[in-house]
Amino acid sequence: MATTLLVQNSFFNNNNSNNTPENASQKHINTPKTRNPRVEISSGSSNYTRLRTKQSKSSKTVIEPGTLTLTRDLQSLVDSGSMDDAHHLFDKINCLDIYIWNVMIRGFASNGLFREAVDFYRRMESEGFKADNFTYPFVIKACGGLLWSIGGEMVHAKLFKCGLDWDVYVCNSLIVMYMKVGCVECAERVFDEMPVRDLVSWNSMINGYHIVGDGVSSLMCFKEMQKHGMRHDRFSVISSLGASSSERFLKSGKEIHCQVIKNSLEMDVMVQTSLIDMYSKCGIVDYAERVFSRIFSRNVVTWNAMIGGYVLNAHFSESFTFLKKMQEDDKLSPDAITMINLLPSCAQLGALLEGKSTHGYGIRKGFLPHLVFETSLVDMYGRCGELKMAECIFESMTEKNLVSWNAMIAAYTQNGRNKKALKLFQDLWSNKFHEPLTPDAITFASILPAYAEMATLGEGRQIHALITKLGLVLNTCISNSIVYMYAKCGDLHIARKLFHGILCKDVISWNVIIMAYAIHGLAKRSIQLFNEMREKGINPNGSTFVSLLSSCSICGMMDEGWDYFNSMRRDYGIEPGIEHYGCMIDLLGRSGNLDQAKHFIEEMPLVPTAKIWGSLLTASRKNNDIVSAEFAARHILSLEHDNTGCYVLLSNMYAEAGRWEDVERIQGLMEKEGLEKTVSCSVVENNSEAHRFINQESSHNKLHMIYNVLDILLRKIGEDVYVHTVTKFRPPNLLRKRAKSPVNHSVRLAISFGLISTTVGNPVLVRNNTRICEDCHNAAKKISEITKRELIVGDPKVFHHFRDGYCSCGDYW
DNA sequence: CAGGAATGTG
Repeated sequence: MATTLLVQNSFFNNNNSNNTPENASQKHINTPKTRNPRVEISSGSSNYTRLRTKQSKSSKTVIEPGTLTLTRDLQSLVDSGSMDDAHHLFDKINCLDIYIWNVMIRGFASNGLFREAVDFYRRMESEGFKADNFTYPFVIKACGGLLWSIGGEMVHAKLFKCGLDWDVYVCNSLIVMYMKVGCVECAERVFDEMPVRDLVSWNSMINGYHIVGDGVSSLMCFKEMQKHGMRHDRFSVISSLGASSSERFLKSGKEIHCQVIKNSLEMDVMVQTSLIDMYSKCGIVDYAERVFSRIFSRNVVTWNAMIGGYVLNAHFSESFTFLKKMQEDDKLSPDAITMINLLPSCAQLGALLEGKSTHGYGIRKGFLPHLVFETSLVDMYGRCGELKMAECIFESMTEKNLVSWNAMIAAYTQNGRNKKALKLFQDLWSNKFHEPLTPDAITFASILPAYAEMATLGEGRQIHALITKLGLVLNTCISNSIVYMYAKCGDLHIARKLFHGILCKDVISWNVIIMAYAIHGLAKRSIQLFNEMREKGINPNGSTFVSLLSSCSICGMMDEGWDYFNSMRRDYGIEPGIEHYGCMIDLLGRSGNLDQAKHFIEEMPLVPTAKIWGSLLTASRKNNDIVSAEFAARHILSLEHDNTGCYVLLSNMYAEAGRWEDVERIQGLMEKEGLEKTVSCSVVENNSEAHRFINQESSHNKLHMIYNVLDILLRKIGEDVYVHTVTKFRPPNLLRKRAKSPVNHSVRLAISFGLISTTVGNPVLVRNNTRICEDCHNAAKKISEITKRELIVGDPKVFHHFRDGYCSCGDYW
C-alpha cells in the first residue's frame, strides 16, 4: 500500500519550484494594492496589507526600553506573526502602557492564539491597566474564536459599565462573536440597539446570518441595507453570494451578479470566486465556466471553486482535466482543498487509483493530518470498497467530527458490514472516547440500512422514536430509510402507513415502497404502485426498475419481468445496470432454465460480478444441478475467495447428494481460508425483548417448554420419524452432522417460542440471518396449517408469509 | 506617537 501511495502520479506535477501556494497567494495579495489603494482602505483587506507594510528589521537587542523604537519593533514582530519573539520582547519592557498591551492582545487574536489573547487581557487587568475601546474588539474576537459564548457575554456586560457599549468597532466585534457562537438573537439585539451603524455592521450581519446557515435572512439583510441607503461593497457581495449558494437561490444570485457589474466589482477575484461557487451550487456550471474564463489572475481558490463546481455537478472527468490545466496553465500547485474537492470524483468514478494518488500526493505535500481531508479519504475508500483503508484512516485520525463518524458508518453499511456500523453508531453515542456528538440526518441515513438488515422490530421502533425526538422525521431521505427499515423488519403495515405520511415523496420513496412489497412477495401491489407513481408524474430511475424486477423475480412473474426489462431502455432511456441483469438471472433461474441463464450472463454487456454468479449458484441449487453450481462457484471464488456462503451452499449440495468426500474437501478449503460457517440465528420478539435462538439452542430459559412444544408440533405434522431417515446413511466421521439435523433448527425453535408467547390472531414474526432450509420451510407451512396462525419468517432476501399451509414465496426463494 | 471590526474554495 505504502508504495502505491508514494508513486508519483501524472495528475500532480510538483517539479516546478515557482508554483508553491505561497507564491500564488502573494501574487494575489499584490493585486488589490496596485489597483486602487484608496478604495482598498475603505473596504478593508487589512490582513494582507498589514503583512506587507513596514518591514523594519527588528533586532532583539534594543537598548532603550520604553521608547518608540521598541514599540515599533514589537508591532512588526506581531504583524509578521512571530508571537514568541513578541512575547520575549514584551517581557523585557519596563514601562508598559495600554497601547503595548493592546498590541500584544491584537497579535494573539489575529494569529489565532485566542486562549493567549484572553489570558493576556486578564493579566493586563490584574496588573491594574484598564481596557479601552481598542482592547475590546480583540478580546471579543478571541472569545468568538474560542466559541466561548460565556466569556463573550462577560465582556459584553463589562462594556456597559465602562460606557463603551455604543462604540461601532466594539459593537461590530460583538455581532461577529455572537454569530460565530450561534447566538443570532444576541447579535440582532446588538445590531438593533447600535446608535450608529456602518458598512461593517451590515456586512457582519449579512455574513453572520450566512454562517449560521440562515441564507434567507442574510439575503433579506442585504436588501434591507440598500433600503437604508447603505451602499454595498465586496464584503457584502461575497457574503450574500455565499447565502445564495447555500440556499441554491439562483435568482438572487443573478441579481447580485448584476449589482456586481453595476458597482464595478466584477474584476475582484474573490467576488469572481464567489460567483463561480454560486453558479455551481445552483447547478449552472456553464455560467460558472463563463465567469471563470474571464478571470485574469486566477489563484488556487478560484481553481478549487471551479473544480469543486464540476464535481458537484457530476462532471467528474472535467474536474481532473482542470486539475491538469491548473498546474500547466497557471503553474499552481493543488492544495489540500483541491484534493478534498477531487476525492468525490474518484469515488463516483470508482477510480481507486486516482483516489490513492490523491492520498499519496497529500502525504508527500504534508497536508495530513487534516480533518476534512481525512474524512474525504474515508468516504472515498469506503465508496471504492477499500474498507480496510477507510478504517485505517478513521482510526488514525487525531481529530474527528460528526462528518467523519458519518463517513465511517456509511463506509461500513455500504460494504455490508452492518455489525461494525452498529457498533460504531453506539460508540458515537457513548462519549467515552470523544466530545459528545448528536447524530444528524446524515448519521441516520447512513445507519438505517444497517438497522434494516440487522434490527428487530422493537429496535427499529426505538431508532424511529429517537429520530422523531430529534426532529428529523420530516426529512424525506430519512423517512424513506425508515419505511424500508420497517419493511425489512417485517412490518409492512407500518411501512405502508409511513409511506403515505411522507409529505414530499421523491422517486426514492416510491422505489422503497415498491421494494417493500417485493420482499414480502406481493408483486401485484408493487406493479400497482409503479403505475400509481407514473400517474403522479414521477419519472422512474434505475433503482425503480431494480425494485420492480426484484418483485417480478421474487414472485416468479416471468412475462412481466421481461416486459419491464425491455421497457426500461426503450421507454425510459435507462440502460440496464448490473443489478438489473442480476434480477433477470434470478428470474431465469426460477424458471429452471439454467442454460438460458448462463447464456444470458455470457451475452450481457457488463462484466459479471460475484453477485451475478451468486444468482446462478442459487438457481443451480434450487434446480439441483451440481455441475452448474460448481461452474458458478468457481467464478465466485475466483472473485471472492472468502465467500463463505458459496462454500456452504456447495457443501450442502454435496451432502444432499451423498458426496461426502466433496463435503470434506470443501470443509478443508474453508479451513484453509480461515472461514467459519455463519451461525444461523433466529430472532423472535416478546414484550419488546429479543429472543435469539441458534440451531440446537441450549441456553434459553424456557428451553424445556419450547422443545416440548416443538415435539408436539412435529408429531402433529408427522416429522418425528425424519431424524432417522436422514442420518442413517452418513459415514461415521460425519456423524456429528446428526446433531445438525433440521429438526432443531433455530427457525423452528423461534416459531415454537413465538407461538406460545404471542396472542392468538397476531402473526408470529421471526427474523433469520440465513436462508431458511427446505425442511424448515415445509415444516413451517404445515405448522401454519395446524395451528391456524400466520407465521412470518424473514431471511436476508425475502419474507415468507406462511398461512393455511402455503407460503407467499410459492416455494421458491 | 501610534492601534481596532467584516470576505471566496472543504
